[in-house]
Amino acid sequence: MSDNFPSSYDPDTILVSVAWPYANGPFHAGHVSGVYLPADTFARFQRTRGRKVLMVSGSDCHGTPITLRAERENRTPQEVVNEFHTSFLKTFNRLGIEFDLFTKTLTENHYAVTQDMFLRLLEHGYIYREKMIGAYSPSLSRFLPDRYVEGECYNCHFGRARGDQCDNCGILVDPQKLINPYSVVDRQSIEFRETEHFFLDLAKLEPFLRDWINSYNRDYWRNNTTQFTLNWLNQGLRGRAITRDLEWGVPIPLDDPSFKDKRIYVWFDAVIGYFSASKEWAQRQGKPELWENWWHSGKAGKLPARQYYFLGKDNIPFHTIIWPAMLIGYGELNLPFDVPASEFMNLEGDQMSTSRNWAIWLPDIEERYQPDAIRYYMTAIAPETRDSSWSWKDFVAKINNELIGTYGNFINRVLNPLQKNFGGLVPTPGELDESDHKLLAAAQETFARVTELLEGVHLRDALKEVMALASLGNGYLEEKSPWKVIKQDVQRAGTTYYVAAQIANALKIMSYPFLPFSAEKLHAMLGFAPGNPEVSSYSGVAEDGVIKIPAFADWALEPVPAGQVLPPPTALFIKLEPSVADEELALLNANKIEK
RNA sequence: CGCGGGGUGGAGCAGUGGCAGCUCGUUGGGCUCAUAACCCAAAGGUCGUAGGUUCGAAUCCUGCCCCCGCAACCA
Repeated sequence: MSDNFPSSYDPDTILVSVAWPYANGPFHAGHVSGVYLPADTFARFQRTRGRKVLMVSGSDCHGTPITLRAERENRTPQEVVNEFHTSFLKTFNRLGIEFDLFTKTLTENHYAVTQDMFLRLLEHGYIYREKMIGAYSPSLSRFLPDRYVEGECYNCHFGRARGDQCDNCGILVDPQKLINPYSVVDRQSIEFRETEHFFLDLAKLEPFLRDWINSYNRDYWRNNTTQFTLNWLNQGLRGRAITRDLEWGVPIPLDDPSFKDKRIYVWFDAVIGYFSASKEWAQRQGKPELWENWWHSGKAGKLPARQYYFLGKDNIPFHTIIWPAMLIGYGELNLPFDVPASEFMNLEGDQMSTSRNWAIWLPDIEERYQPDAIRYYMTAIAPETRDSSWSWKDFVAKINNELIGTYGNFINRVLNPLQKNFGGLVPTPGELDESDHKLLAAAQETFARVTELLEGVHLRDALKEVMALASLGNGYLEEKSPWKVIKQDVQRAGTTYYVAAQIANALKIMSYPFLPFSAEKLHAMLGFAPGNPEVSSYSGVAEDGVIKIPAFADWALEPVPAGQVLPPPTALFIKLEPSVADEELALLNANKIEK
């Protein structure tokens, strides 16, 4: 089987970059299902394959929403950031989402790397200065983003038109034309003042971007990612402001008094996070130059690493246009290999909404349900190619019918009889018949397909394949009926269970990226030793920074040998009461805020 | 006429020119090793809508309607 990627990339070195969550609220199901979980699943698969994987992300700590929330709650921005950073780590820890480093944009290292990027782009002529008009609040003594400005619409005279769009007549608002504009923060009037900013010269970088995009076939990109990117390019690129009038953010590294009260704009420093986090990870490893393995563009005869960026669809242009442009402008850096962007997840058919409190919040569910149950459902309905919808009824059905009924049940149907009737030993098989061979061949074929699907980041489809094999296993047991056969022919029944045990082991290996907790448990129940934990990875999850990734198996269908001693099995998953769906739905509706 | 994605049985989805498929749910039957799980079978869709191209359209073309995202200070 061939791996599906251009041969100009190093197949063994992989950077898993995960979009930086804005630290102004906890995760909801859409964040995890669309971004963090797929990244972890993909990284686990690649690590098990023996690839050199570096998976990094961190809390995005800057931006106006954070400062405003802090002011509203009479706290410092750092306190707000710390609260949600801790919340993120807890969710990752609970769901088994394992980064090599999950840091913050508030580190000294990140500031230094961001400023270096700024200076280098300036030096290379890709950053320019320009004057613009901004909304200024005299009462707050600061400039405000358009979304914090409201006023009377000059088109329909609706009283509360927002600074970007009028909700009444729908026109795109020019905030300067609003009648009696005021700040939504304190309802005081605002005025418009001139201010000077730095801009990233995307127009100048556009030809290089085009060369990069056209340099090889991108059929393996998701359709939406490609469409977005080409569309942006075809419309032509314009400069984009990378500084703003704020005190909360990375300072501008210039000795210029007029930029003393300005900071790097949040989007610019956020995308740099992938780069700065890689450097921080390397420093923590005690090998500060190690980041180059994932970021060099192919110097010294080495191929560049494959860089994957996991994010939501709203974020695509930042990662296929702006970030590559910055990397090109900086020079000698590796560019994204793939940008598997997810669509959005709805809830019970309606769009999730923070302001209406219509969302599945991870802190609410991560303790109530098994992590693998949450992981299973989130992958099964992952918004990979289109928007999807979380439904509690569907959640209960998928856990009970698919995860338990099909997968967990197959494992029990194999391990319980082995314990009861074969003394807890894997039986020595007799001669295999046609259906035995057929099932073993099916496992091989499934393994090949799952490998290819995972390599292409088609996680939902890969999981489906795994479940289909469990279903085949159930059909096989039905056909063989070893519980009947054993009364006449113990050897023949033993052969059936031997074959079924091989399937159970195949399911264990293939389910590991998706269901790491139960895979690890199944590994032990099939009589294997735990294996050496991998301790080379760093994560902010534990205080000392070290996380242990179970390295129980290679990505290969290894046999369960005859005679292997099996410990008494226990259930992998907890079945859910059907009433759970109604209770959760009632809870959601009770906490919903009507607008 | 700003740009892009989507509209397929009750639910979630696959299917880009050749008898409309999958998973779940529903109904009937079977099995009883297994967390009342599992196996087999059936019912259920005029593929958003109106028109066009074609021997043949879910698939290609045109118009319209609806949902979602983006629209360069809102990731």
